[in-house]
Amino acid sequence: MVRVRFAPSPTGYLHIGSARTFIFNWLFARKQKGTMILRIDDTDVERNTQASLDSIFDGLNWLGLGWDEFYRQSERGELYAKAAWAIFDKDLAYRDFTPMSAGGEDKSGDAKAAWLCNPGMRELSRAESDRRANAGEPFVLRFRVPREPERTITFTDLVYGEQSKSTADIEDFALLRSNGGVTYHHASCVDDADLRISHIVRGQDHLSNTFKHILIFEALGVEAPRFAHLPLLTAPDGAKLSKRKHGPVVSVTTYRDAGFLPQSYINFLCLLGWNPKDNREKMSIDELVEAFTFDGVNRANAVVNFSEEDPIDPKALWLNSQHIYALSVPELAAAIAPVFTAAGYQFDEAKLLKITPLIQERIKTLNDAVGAADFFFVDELAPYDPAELTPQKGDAAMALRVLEAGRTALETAEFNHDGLDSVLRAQAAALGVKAGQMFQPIRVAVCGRKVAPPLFETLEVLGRETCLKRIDQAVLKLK
RNA sequence: GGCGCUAUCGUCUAAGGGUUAGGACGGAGCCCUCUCAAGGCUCUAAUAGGGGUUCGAAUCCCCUUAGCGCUACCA
Repeated sequence: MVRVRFAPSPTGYLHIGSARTFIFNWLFARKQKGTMILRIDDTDVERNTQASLDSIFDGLNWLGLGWDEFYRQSERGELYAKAAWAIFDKDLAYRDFTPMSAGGEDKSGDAKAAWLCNPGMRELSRAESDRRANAGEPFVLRFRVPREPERTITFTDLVYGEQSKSTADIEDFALLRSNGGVTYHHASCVDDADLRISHIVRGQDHLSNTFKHILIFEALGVEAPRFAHLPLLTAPDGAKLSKRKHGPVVSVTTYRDAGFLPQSYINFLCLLGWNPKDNREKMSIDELVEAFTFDGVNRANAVVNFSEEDPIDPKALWLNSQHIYALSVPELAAAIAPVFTAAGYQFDEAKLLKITPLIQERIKTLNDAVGAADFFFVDELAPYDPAELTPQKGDAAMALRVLEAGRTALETAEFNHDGLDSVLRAQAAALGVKAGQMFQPIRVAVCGRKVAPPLFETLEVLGRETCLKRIDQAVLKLK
């Protein structure tokens, strides 16, 4: 039975790299008909914030994938302490009474022995250790990494393949802190064991930590889960993404607020470091579940291609437009309705359903809908330059003739595609102008700009009355 | 510094001994066309460097370089 977990620590907003880790876990769980667990790793009481927890749920809820089980480490404290002392009782851990300030600084570098463990502490007799602890001396509980003889720890990562590291290169890491708190490594492993996690799918930043984790699982007397590490997401300069340095691009909610469809953002994140091997790009959630394997995961870090001018990766934008195009009209209408409402426009569903297909292939984000369709909603068009009314290779006089003839024609025309098409083309012929020269002044008159959806459908949705009124206003502008 | 991981177009990636090194985004151009899109076609651009192994390396091995990660009583 496959059981995977996503274990964020609430010390910041939901990072897009974390979101991707969640997604890969979820995809694997669904593909394997397994269980997806959300576990909040909040063992660092100093750095946890409620705002951060809220932001994680915010982001996860927007993605909309969900999870099957939920846990919080802060509620499972006894478990970790119990497990830690069990390890101590097996003599696989020892008390380190070194004061917190000492040792830490120049451990890096020269003296390797000093880096592996604090002098004297590893060898402390049990009796001496107990005596000092009973005397109230603070200590951290350290794992006794087996070193005489040294051992090579190995495992097969589902993404990175065979991995090995000598215990001579693993320092005696902490399990319990001097304040009684538990460390990440320990809590994480105890929980993974307790929750019977079958596969740990996480960022590659934990690849080297895995050797420590395997040691802990061993000490716990359980079989270690399988591991799959994911390449990291970086900024264009190769640096890891950070809010302070790169701003809102690192937060999932930024994409939600920019008008992304969650399924397209999920699709985009999946393509960063994974691919289905068959050149598919735009994929639905179901297709992703069906296609997902760890074999398709790449090993090199992936760059999120944003810049200061454009905080959105162009490929994400393109994918979003593809997903928007894949939506049915009612689906898209439902998605853009809140955008229009937020812009302060009044409308009914019937009207929205008529407008939606006109802008569907013209918007890359949901937010683009306002700019693409605003003229359908306003009573009065925003002021525009009358020069815009002048058609290609024509002049203001031609614009005037076209508008007046067009107005007359529209008074009696049938307001549907075919009716408008034939009537306006006939007018163009009668005036001796090209169809485009006929359409453009009318388009500008009714839309207030040159770039707009196809003319006949636009006129139809606007209705005869509005069209005639706006043409009259355009004629006035020209005179 | 030590240990580990990685290295194909600007970006995301395919090709896991034999290909004109493929696709996508972006950019450029053409077609289509009532504008804008969408769509179609074409072009642009890559195997970090050096050694091996082999009849033959993007692919396997070694070295160099570069980047990233870990090296906390953070996660």
